[in-house]
Amino acid sequence: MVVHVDMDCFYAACERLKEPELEGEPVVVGMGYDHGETHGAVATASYQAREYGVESAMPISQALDALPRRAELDDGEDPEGTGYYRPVDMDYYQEVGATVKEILHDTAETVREVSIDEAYLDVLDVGWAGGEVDELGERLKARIREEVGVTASVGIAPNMSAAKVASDVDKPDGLVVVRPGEVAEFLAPLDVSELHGVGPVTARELRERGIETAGDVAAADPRALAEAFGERGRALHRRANGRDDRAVEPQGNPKSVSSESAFVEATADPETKREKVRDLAAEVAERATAKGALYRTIGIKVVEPPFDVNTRARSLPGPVDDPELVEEVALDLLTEFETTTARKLGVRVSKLEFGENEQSRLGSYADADPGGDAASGESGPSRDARRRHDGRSSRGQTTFGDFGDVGE
DNA sequence: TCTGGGGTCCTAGGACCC
DNA sequence: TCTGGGGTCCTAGGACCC
Repeated sequence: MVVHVDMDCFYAACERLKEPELEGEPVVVGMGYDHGETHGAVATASYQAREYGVESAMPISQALDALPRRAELDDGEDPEGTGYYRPVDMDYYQEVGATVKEILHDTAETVREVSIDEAYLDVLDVGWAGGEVDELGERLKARIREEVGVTASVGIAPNMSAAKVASDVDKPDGLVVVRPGEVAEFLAPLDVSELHGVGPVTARELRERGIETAGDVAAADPRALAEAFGERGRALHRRANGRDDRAVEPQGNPKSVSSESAFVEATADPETKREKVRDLAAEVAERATAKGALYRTIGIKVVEPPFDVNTRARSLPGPVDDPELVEEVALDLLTEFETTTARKLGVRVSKLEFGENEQSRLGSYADADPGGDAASGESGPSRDARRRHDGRSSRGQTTFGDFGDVGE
């Protein structure tokens, strides 16, 4: 039995905890937004705000057209058709989210936290018969409401993808139970876009093939879906038929750490771009260190107006925790985009390694315990990696030149 | 007509190895 | 110099999710 818990308009709900007078009012939480500005995008809009056409990911400027700021009203003016705008306050949402997560861990032995406001629970000791399942759902929702003061929508089903869809069909404050054997039937009438993993592109391509509902997906030829969509097509067909054998597993270590930031106005100025990349590199390195991660690949992202995304990355011979190197490599990768107009830049580290293993730098191999990882070659740079790196003339080479002498 | 940021997974081509 | 096959790792891009 899988329980999917999805908090309702979570950021807006948190703002209402902070400011109870926002209860029942249109609330828009903006990312990259600051008080009184027009820059940024909508992270969450309360249902009252959605009634005016404000949607997630919409530019704040556009949201303001549909729903002007309440604060800009003159005294005595009718507040109807205006709303409250707030910048994202992640630290506070994390706190609130943590108290919700405590309740979830109290409810099930296995919890997969997908994001700050969403999780899957694997429940073993509750039966499908009678009202036992519904009681579980109601009790969970009541605890979140009473102990935290926000509402959640809950979907309960025999597998993850069905539970995910179930939590979504009766938002907000919903509870939908789909019993074993009823999954395909439950999904059949839903639009393909309601399936997890079907975005705008896949939905359009499915419709072009005459596949409009989950039932159409279930009835489609799996070979044709595999042909058109690869592995995703196969999974889609299985899940539409109620088959999904993925286990609910706790979230493991992250695969990458990144930071990106948009310019208020796109720029081609090299020094402006370098300055931004230096800041991003420092932030990413700091966050990776805070997570206890070593990284082996450093990359950048350059977004050209309107939305052309370029990425470049370079792998190192061994995992490091070295903020200066992140900056150095990121700036080096940026040189290719010296004259490019960018509206957004990003820095990322990936190929992360965790654990107590020492950072691989000069001496760490030679000094390592022969019985440890270094001797097994597990964490050491491969011969390939060394050769690739040695063949380069980047400034990074000086940092890693020592690897050529290790273990040879 | 100009919108954020943090992620995951998959695919495809190339270099290289045995 | 041409020819076969299996496999890994790397980079870049795309789709998707919250």
